[in-house]
Order: sequence, then C-alpha cells, then structure tokens
Amino acid sequence: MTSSESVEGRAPGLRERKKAKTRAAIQQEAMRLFLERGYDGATVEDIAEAAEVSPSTFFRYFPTKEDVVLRDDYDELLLEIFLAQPPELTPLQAARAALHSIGGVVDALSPEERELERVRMALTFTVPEVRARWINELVRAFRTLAEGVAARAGRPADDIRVRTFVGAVIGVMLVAMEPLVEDPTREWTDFLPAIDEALGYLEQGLPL
Amino acid sequence: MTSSESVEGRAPGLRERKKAKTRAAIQQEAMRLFLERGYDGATVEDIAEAAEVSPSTFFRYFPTKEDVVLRDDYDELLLEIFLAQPPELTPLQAARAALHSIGGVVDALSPEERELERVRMALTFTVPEVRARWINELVRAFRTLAEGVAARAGRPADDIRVRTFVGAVIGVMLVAMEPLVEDPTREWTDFLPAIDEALGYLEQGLPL
DNA sequence: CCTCCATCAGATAGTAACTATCATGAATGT
DNA sequence: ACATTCATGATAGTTACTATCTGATGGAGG
Repeated sequence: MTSSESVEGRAPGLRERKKAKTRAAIQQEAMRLFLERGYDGATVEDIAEAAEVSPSTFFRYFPTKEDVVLRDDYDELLLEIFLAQPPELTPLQAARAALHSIGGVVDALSPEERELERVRMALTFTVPEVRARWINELVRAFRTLAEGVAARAGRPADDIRVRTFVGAVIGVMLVAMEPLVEDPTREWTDFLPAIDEALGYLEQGLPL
Repeated sequence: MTSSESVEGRAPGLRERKKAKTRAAIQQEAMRLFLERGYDGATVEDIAEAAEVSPSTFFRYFPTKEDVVLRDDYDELLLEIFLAQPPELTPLQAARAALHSIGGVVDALSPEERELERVRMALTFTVPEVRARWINELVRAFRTLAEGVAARAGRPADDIRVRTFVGAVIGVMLVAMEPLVEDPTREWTDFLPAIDEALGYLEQGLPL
C-alpha cells in the first residue's frame, strides 16, 4: 500500500496519507519489537521511539497498547461478506460460505502482510490482556451479525433463537481457534476447515 | 486437598479465619464504594483505606482491581455439580440439570449475600475491563468442562465434537446473559430459564 | 504567493494500577 | 518459652494512560 504521490484512483489528500503512514509505522515497529522482546518487554515509549513519534502520538492513533495488536479490518470484512450472501441460504450455510470467501482474501495478501497478520494473531491469543479485549470485539461484531441473521430469518433481533444461533457460532469459533495458544506459529486460516467442521456439528444438534 | 489436622468443617485456625475476614472486608467495602461512586470512581487506595488495610495487602488478596469483582466460587461450583450428574444423562441434559441445581443454591443465600452478588454481576457486565477478564475465566472454566464432557462421551478431550459442544455452550450462556448490560438491576438467576431454553434449541440443531 | 484556519504533533505534568523489596510483629509448632 | 513461618505495612519504582498547552503543518481562498 506504499503508493507514490502520483494520482492513483483517488488522491486521499496528503494529510490523510501521512496519517496512514504513521499508523502503519507504529503498528509495524510494535510488532517487530513484540516479536523481539515479547509484549511486556516493549513499552509504549519504546514503540513510539522506534516509530519516531512521541508517546502522545502513539495514544492518538491507538487508544490503548492492546489496540495496536487488535486493530484490523477482518472481523468487519467477514461480517460484510456474511451479510452479502444470497438470502436463500440458511444462516449456517451463509456462515460457512462467508468463511470460504475470507480464505481467498487472506491468500491474496503480500508476504509481509501475512507475516504481520501471523504475529498479530499469535499475540492476540497468547497475551491474556489482548485476548480479553479481542473477545469483546468479537461480541460487538456479532451483535451486528445478530441483526443480519434476524433479517434473514424474518425474526426480531432479540429473538432468543437468533441470539442462541449467534452465541453458538461465537463460541464454536472461539474454541476452534484455541489451539493457536499452544502453537502460535500457525496462521488462523489453518483453522478454517476446523471451524467449518464444527459448524457442521452445530447443524446436526451437537452429536456426541 | 487442604489437609489441616482439624477435622473438616471445624476450626480452620485463627490465621485462616483472619484471612477470610480480611478478604471479605475488602470485597464488601469495594462493592459499597463501587455502588456509591462507580468502578473508576473508587481507587484501590480508597478501597484499602475503607477496609483498613494497606494497598499492599489489597494486592496480596486480589492480584488486580478487577479480581475484587470477579472473585467467587460459583463457576467452580457449577462445574462440580455438572460433573456430579449421573452418567446416563447426555451432556446437554447434564448441563441443564446442573443449571437447575445452582438455582437452588442461590436461593438459599442471605439477603446481603444476594445483594453482593447482584452488584458483582452488574459490574461484571457493565465495566468493560471486568467483563473482558470474566470471559477469560469462563474459557478457563470450560476447559475443565471439556474434560468432563469428554469422559462422559468416551472421547478424548481434544475431540473436535467435544470442543464444539463446549464452545457452543459457552457462547449460548454468554449471549443469554447479555441483557444484563442493559438492565444491571436484574439478578443473573433471572436468566436461568433463558439459558435453559437456549440449550434446548442447541439440542435441536438451531432451528430458525 | 500570502494568509487564515483547522488540525496534528510534541512536551510537560499528573494519576492510578501495579511490582519488588525489606523490616516488623503476630500466629503456630515444638 | 523459643524458633519458625508468614501476613502486614511502608517505601520506592515502573508503566499505561489523561489533560492541557504550544508550536508546526497542510489545505482553502484571495
């Protein structure tokens, strides 16, 4: 995404470009330091220095230290893809279809972006504070999902069946990705098949 | 486990009794102050002073400020009750049975204890940091649950069907209790019927 | 090109949640 | 009664975060 100043598509303005660059720099330096010394081993001050900004600026871009790890667009993207699925699919089918689509999106990333993603995910799962906040994000995202599911099913968003569906999907994704804690070198896309399988069991009423 | 020489149930020793008293005092004063001024409005120092201990002592009893809200025995108790259910029940039936039992336990509490529980739950759901940590506790608790379920189903604990089951139950309980955020005056036992119903839908393969 | 305005970056000072360490005194076991 | 264990309090420090002020910079209009 390092575009020159020449007009490409639409020029978002110099200011905006600078901001995007600063944000990327902070996040990248943060990941580098975290990888090098661990999450607690790198202070916000260290990161700010490495990214050549002041600590004030760090907090202007990321309200908390955890956010520098969590910040991404994939949750939102996954949600969009889910909502865009053809309405004749059942919610579970739509969820599985969305899952397959996102796999393709991730495959198209550059190697550096992939590496960044890997580190981010590893930290998300291994650093307790970060993980805790991430789950909150998940809950928030799936609140939106509930509305989509409700519309799809022709029921109110607070219908208990809709809520149950959404809760079950959250929970299943959560535990399906949990092995990441043991082996943070793996990428989260490795778990897409497991999630898919788990959704299948959900559909069958949790056979044991 | 805690093999003191005294016969169980009687005279846990002066030291232990003092500790229990101190812990209870800290938690009680904390809840009083939180109710009065809000979670952020009462510092650890304030709480320590109100409980007539030093800040050092506060952290000796509760490793973080959040823990003073989260600390309880109900998760563990619920787990024990679940594991004690007769083996001929299916895991979902056992979960529902355990849920009914815990309702009885809570009914037997004194009014003050109930009030303490109410405040604790309200804070757990309304204060983001506390809630985030609570979910971590949940995940930890349900890791133990997975072992129980696995034994019950005659499968390994890392079996994907077992994990899916556990994840679904976590998720369903999570969203079932979510209305507490909107109305923190309600007790969590009010939601037992909703959880029970949700578990029923789970059993039916999430009809929509 | 110059000017005004909105905004963004940096610096400073402060708060609050922790952590580490050490000396004191109380509880306990002999 | 004595030695040991261990909870407590005090002190000093680190770090994440907040508030506020001042100076710099990009963008828009004349």
